[in-house]
Amino acid sequence: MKKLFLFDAMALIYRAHFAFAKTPRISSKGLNTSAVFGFTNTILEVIQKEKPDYLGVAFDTSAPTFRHIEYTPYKAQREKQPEDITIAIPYVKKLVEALDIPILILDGYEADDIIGTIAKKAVRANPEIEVYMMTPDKDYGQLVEERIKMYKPAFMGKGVEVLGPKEVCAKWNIQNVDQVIDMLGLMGDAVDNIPGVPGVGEKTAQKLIEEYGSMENLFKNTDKLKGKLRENLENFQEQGMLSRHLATILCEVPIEYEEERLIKTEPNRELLEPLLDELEFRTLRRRILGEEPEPVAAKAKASPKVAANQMDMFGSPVAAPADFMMSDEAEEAVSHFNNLANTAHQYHLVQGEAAIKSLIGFLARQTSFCFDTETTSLTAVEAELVGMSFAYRKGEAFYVPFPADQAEAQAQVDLFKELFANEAIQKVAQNIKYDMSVLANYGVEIKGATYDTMLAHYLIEPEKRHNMDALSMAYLSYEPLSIETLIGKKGAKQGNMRDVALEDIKEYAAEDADVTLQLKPFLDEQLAKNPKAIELLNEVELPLARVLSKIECEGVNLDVAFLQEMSKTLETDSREVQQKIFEVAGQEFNVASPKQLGEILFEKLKLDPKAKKTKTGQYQTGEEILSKLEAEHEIARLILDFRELQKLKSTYVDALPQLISPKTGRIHTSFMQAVTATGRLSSKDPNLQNIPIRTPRGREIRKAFIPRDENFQILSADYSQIELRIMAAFAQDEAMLNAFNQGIDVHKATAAKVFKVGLDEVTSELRRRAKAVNFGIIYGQSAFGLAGSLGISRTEAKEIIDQYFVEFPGVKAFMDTTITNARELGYVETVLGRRRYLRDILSANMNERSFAERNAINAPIQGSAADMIKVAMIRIQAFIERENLKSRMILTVHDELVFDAHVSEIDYLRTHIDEIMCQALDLGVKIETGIGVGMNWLEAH
DNA sequence: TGCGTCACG
DNA sequence: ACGTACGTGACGCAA
Repeated sequence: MKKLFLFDAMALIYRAHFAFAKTPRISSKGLNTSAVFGFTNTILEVIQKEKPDYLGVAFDTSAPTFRHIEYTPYKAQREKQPEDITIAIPYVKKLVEALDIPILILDGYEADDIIGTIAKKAVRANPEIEVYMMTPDKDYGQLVEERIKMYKPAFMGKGVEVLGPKEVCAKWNIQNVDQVIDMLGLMGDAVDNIPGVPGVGEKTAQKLIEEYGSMENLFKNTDKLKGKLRENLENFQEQGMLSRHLATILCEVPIEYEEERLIKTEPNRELLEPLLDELEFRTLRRRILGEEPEPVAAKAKASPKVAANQMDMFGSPVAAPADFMMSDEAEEAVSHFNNLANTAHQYHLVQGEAAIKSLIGFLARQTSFCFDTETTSLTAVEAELVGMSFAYRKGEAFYVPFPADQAEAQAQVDLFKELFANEAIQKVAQNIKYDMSVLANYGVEIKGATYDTMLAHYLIEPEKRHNMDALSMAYLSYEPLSIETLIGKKGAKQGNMRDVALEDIKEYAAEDADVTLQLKPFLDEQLAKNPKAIELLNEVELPLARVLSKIECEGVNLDVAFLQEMSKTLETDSREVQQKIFEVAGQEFNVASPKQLGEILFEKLKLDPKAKKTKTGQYQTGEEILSKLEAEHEIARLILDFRELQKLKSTYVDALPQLISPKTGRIHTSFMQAVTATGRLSSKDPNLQNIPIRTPRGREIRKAFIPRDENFQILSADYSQIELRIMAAFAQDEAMLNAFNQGIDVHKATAAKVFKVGLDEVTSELRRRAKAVNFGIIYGQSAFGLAGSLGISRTEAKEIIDQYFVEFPGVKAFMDTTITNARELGYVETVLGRRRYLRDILSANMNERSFAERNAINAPIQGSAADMIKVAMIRIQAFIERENLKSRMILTVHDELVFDAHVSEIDYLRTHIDEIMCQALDLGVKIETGIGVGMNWLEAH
């Protein structure tokens, strides 16, 4: 069998464009090359993997098709083509030409019509040919037959998918592929503005087609149906038939099938090379042409991908990389590519005390340098220094290896102490918190100004990725040497940094410092676009990184014996519960398997005939579902108990002691400073921000968080209703501000107003409801959601919300103006100017838009609370250091700070922590805290 | 690796 | 007709 691959260019371009939405590839000239890059990659991967014999790429044209002519609204509501795509198309065409692949295009027809026609003609003309249609578009399912298949390229972590008739039928739950168009006709297609039949979605369409086989037969038998569905099917017959017509791919397009033309050939190098250069696809260029893209001698050595006698993917011999020595002249010549990280570079190895001292002397004369540490572990507390790299200007960097003997290493680190303590020099790094922690273990403190490319980018685009490789690709269009080439992929087989050859680690480490330093000007340029961002970086995030490093290194003391005892109890209890479950179920099974559990509950015990299934076809067995079943069958309660016991045991009781550092005997979480979309911190390895407190059994775990010794106690300080206070301040809502400023219980006050009763008449139930409403408001909740969370009817919920807005008109106005502003600006921001971009705020898709609107309300509130506690943390840490206290800040949990407090300092701490927290940001609303002290974290609450 | 579930603010 | 409250991280299962 020969293989013919037909590509739907536009569909693949769109897909590539959005796949790179998070980290678009931008060339040095500001060209967004994501779409071209993704498209090229797809083509090349297919060529490499599938070895096609014939190739063709189909494009749409701007000319109207029969679909536009017969149905004016066709694709009319479609959002304007993103500009990046418009620009990308000519490049894609040039690229396809350079690869010498025929372009299939015809005015008046869309790519799918062309591909359909060619595919059908090809299999008829040649019994030895198999056609693969490269497209992510589901509509192609209708064309599939024995030798015509859909080939969905790999996407978002999913592998490639090849769909033949069997697969297509299974996907749509139909008997044969002709029914695809019936399905499409009934469902319509929002993307193309094909209406379908109102009230019929995928599920209904599936049922109808399964029952009646085709649209014609369905419309003949509408009398067998009833209600609104029947009405719609009868009234919208014509619209349904038209929709099917529009969704039908034409296979009779006037285009010839010229097999010889489609035969795969070699790419045209004269066209390809300049094009790849212009697009700055260095890695791709190497893959296609098998040459070194840039004259970097060292990199060629480090990269095993290119060998002198290697064959490239097109089967051509690869030229050996030319020996290269970068002269000053050559450096001058390439300097106009001033954003290219991998142009001329000089990476020096620095060894021996004399050389190191001379390097330090040199760095000490700079106003700023960039550095990076190479270590034996990703866990800072455990990490031993393997080496350090330093860059001071573009293209030049130094690598200093450190001895494995820790006493010798310590002596060498000591040489750098003064340099890092020099307040006149700015220290630049990527994720500087990690380097601070590593150095702190060697007694080195970083003083003076710092800069962190990760944190800078977090403030520019909080929702994108901030690792150095991603930044380098995005801003420098350069793919740095990967750590994996040095030590292998993560996992058991991962090698050790110590085992890497000196020359390799030098190239890698020095490049990291070099690239990081090169990123800075690009990030600064972006930062300058938000007037508050620079201050936010310098006054909040960078000082906070230092504070977080201290907190992490400090660690938390854990009562291991207590947890071990608890583990035993949990083990016994959970066995008991499991046994009961087996008895009640009448058989043994894996209770922890949602799949098996679902089958027991809903098939064997038939607990709920309308049991909901997840998108993967399994029964839902979540907490909400099981709670509802509690009244029906005792198994529900047992399973919930079992789950709680398992969760507590596996996630906390057994896991936490494992994470105690052998070096310090304490647990050291990592606070992630550039993860959340709103500005909050997150905590991992372990996550100490989700230690149980809501259930009696769960909160016991907090008893294991104890002070370091008998002279200390745990002190916990948390903001009271901080998000609600912030909303009151933003909204300047008089009623709510009054409640806070007069120190009235705000949920009680809300209940009194919304339910129109006196303050003294507020029952606990009314207060509970009011609290739920207050929370819901912060999240932009709907009547449906409130009804769900309170277990009341949607009508009741709506009345409550309406009344809420009558009583708190400022809140309503705040929500409305926030959304209006977000629509205009495309982002919302916190009190300190931390932005969140809301790309979907104008989306035509209601779900997407609603989601963006809820984010618009929530992000400034949640984010401003984060701003506030961050400022408080910085000031409290400064206070502790200024006063030389023995007490230490050890945790932060969104609105709470936890301290290991020396008993002699507790009263003093209490006063100052309260004052600093309350005064961190002045928003014009009274801020209150709650502070508690105890022998463990639970008692401190 | 993705999914379902569940811990927190 | 659909989905329906924001923000996280970790674990076990199943593929």
